[in-house]
Amino acid sequence: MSFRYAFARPALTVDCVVFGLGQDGLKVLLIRRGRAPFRGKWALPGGFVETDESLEDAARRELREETGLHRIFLEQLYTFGRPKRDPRERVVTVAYYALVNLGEHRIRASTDARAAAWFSVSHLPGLAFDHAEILRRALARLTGKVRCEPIGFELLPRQFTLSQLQQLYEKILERPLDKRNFRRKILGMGLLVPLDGVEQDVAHRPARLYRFARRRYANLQKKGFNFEI
Amino acid sequence: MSFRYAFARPALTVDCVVFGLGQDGLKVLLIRRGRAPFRGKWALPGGFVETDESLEDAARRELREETGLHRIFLEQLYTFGRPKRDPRERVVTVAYYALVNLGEHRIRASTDARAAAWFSVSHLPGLAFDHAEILRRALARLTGKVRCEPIGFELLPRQFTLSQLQQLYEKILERPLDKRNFRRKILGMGLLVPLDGVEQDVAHRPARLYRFARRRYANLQKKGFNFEI
DNA sequence: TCAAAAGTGTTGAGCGTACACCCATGC
DNA sequence: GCATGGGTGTACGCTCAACACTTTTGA
Repeated sequence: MSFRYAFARPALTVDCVVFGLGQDGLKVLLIRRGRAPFRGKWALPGGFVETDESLEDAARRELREETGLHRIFLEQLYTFGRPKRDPRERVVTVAYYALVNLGEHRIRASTDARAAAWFSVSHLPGLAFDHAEILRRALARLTGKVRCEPIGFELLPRQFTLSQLQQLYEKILERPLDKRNFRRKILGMGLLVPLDGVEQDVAHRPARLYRFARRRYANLQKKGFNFEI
Repeated sequence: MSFRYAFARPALTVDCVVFGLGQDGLKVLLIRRGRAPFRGKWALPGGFVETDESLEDAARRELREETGLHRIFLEQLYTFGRPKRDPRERVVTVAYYALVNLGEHRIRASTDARAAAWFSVSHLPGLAFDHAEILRRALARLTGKVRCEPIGFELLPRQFTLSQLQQLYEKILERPLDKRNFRRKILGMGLLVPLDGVEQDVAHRPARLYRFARRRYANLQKKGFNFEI
């Protein structure tokens, strides 16, 4: 290696695909751009990587600055570097995806008055840059990953009912699941801890609340256990 | 977004983890560094991304320049950007992994006389930079991916016997497989085409040759088929 | 008492796994 | 004829999928 390319470096950004789960299915958090190019268009939250921060730190910082979100599940997705993906000049972006629980995390529009809003993944507006492609890949990763890793819990409140969990999987996998089989399977893994409380303020029999046994999963995982829906 | 960071851009490189399958298990292609830092240490083949090439093009170009390999399976792995991963200055690297068939691809040492050599993944020398970490992640991806996608075929010659295929899986998964069950399962998928030829020059009954039905797999995949060993 | 969702078992089919012997070939 | 790997079938257990009714609560 040499540093002969020191003066032709691509710019480096991070972008985040933030998923949340609403009543009517999976949602994505977008930001309306305040400047050219693509001024007024919706885009993924993101921005430039600073010199002394890791890529993940950059993603978390941008998320916090632009949406107020912090302390959430975040994982690297893919790096996009097609030469003309930014019309101005060469920009390579490291994309991350994040999962949040809509109830427990409030979105705060960023300081410079750009709007932030949730969109159903099935009714998306036109997006800036190649963000539609990034989003497609994030969605594919999410639907692939929920089948074999218990990341779906990140989209639910800390305490949840089995029906909520089942609906989550039904929305992400886009197919109905059998209630009895689902409960048997998920409880059989021994990764849900039943709590004392039950649902409140519902006009029917209230359901038992559970939480995900995060640490127990970490231990099982080391021993080669694998989660499968 | 703004371009206020235009003068503090990290350098951007690509690195490739090239896997091959030898008699004694899985191997990785390494290059001995000719310059500081880490001069004389073994490292992954790679180098700087040029202004007008995509990331994958950069990876393929570097592989060709440094090892002579071309037209091989290559897929993006992960992007590594810890601030101090290069002792000189900030360098972010987009890692790729590649699969080659040792018999059909000869390695050619690069023009500037750096050595290139295959190492068993179980007996690796100390590596430059964070390349050991990159390699660990590539190995994890490979072992995870062969279970559910037919990428193992990339490590075999175009024509192969069922025993070769079974041995491949046994080496990658590091566990023995039952011959009859393996054959039943793999043939049952209908993705192997039996050829007319048989093995040559063996001191026992020669085995039938097969090839992987790449296009048939692509079609099945669209319909939601999934490959599982 | 009605509506609405919670909670609960059984059965059959298909799949994965375990297991042992004869076959074709080169030397 | 012997050594070497190639090639083949069956039986059992387990997991998955299909399926309907009773219970609890609030209104």
